[in-house]
Amino acid sequence: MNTNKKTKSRQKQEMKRVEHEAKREVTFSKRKKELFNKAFELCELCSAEVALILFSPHPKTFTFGHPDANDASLKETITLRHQRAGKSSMRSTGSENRFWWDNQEIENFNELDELEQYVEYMEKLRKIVQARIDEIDLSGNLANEFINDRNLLDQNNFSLWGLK
Amino acid sequence: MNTNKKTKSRQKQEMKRVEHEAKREVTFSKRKKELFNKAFELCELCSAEVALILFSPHPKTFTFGHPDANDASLKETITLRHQRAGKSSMRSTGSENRFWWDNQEIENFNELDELEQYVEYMEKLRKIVQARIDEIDLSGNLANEFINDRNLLDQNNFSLWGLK
DNA sequence: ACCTATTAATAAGT
DNA sequence: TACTTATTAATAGGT
Repeated sequence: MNTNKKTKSRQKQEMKRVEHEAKREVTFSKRKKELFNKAFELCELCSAEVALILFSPHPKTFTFGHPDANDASLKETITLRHQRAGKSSMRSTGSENRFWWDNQEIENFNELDELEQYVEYMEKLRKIVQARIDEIDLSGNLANEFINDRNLLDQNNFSLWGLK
Repeated sequence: MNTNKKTKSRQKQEMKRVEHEAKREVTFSKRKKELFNKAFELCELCSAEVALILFSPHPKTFTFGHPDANDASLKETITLRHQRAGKSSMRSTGSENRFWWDNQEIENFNELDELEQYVEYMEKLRKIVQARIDEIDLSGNLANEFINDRNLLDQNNFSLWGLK
């Protein structure tokens, strides 16, 4: 008897590790794409900023995304990587290059450029947050918080706190 | 004429900033929840690891999530925060506390504990990646990569590269 | 916080 | 890897 159904279609899935390797990799690929897409949409709809760092054990992958916003120095680094490696991707949202998502996969972790880029970026983030902590510790009050935040942003040329 | 419809239901939405403030905050809240949920599912289904750092400018929020996995020191820190602040959330996946997601919102960025936790975590990540770069630089080859990775993991007591 | 009509995501098949 | 589709999942707007 022919059921007229072309595919078995989506099945409800138990929330546990997909043991079949090929299946798991397809799931990873599809869901990774949608996760980045969701993050992108959240940023666009709500003016939020998301940093998304993703590690997949098998096959080894390393992916990283962050809205570029108005950080000139970061933009420069990305452009450099783009020209050099020819693998990065720019994602434009209309007329501006406001967002950048890197979905590149690194085989065997010997893409030093990628790892160095990551280290550089994380160190940058860390310093900004640490500077913020020091500000609060030193001042002991939050009266001038907005002004301090603006100075911090100007110093770092980095819009992270949504105060730009 | 009565259409019998109880709600107007979901509308197709243009992918741009939601200007109405209350609406935008509802959207942010709903989508943030689902974004973390998607990240969680990706980790569960594919044994991946995701670090998700989210900044929302208005109202100012800072959220951060990472699968806890087997990192004892991180687990300890989280537990400490949990007891001290009484605001953090543990998310259990069945019988184990394998995952931790923090959806806490920080008003005015004066929650030093949170920021310090974040700095500490980022520094840890950064060091691991830097160590990996040094390994590759020094050895100049990848023949012993797996062994090197294992040593690196043991040294850092941290499962990031999915080799545990 | 809940409801539900509708859109969006996706597992399986090709 | 990319396309298709039946089905499940997410969600915008309302209550």
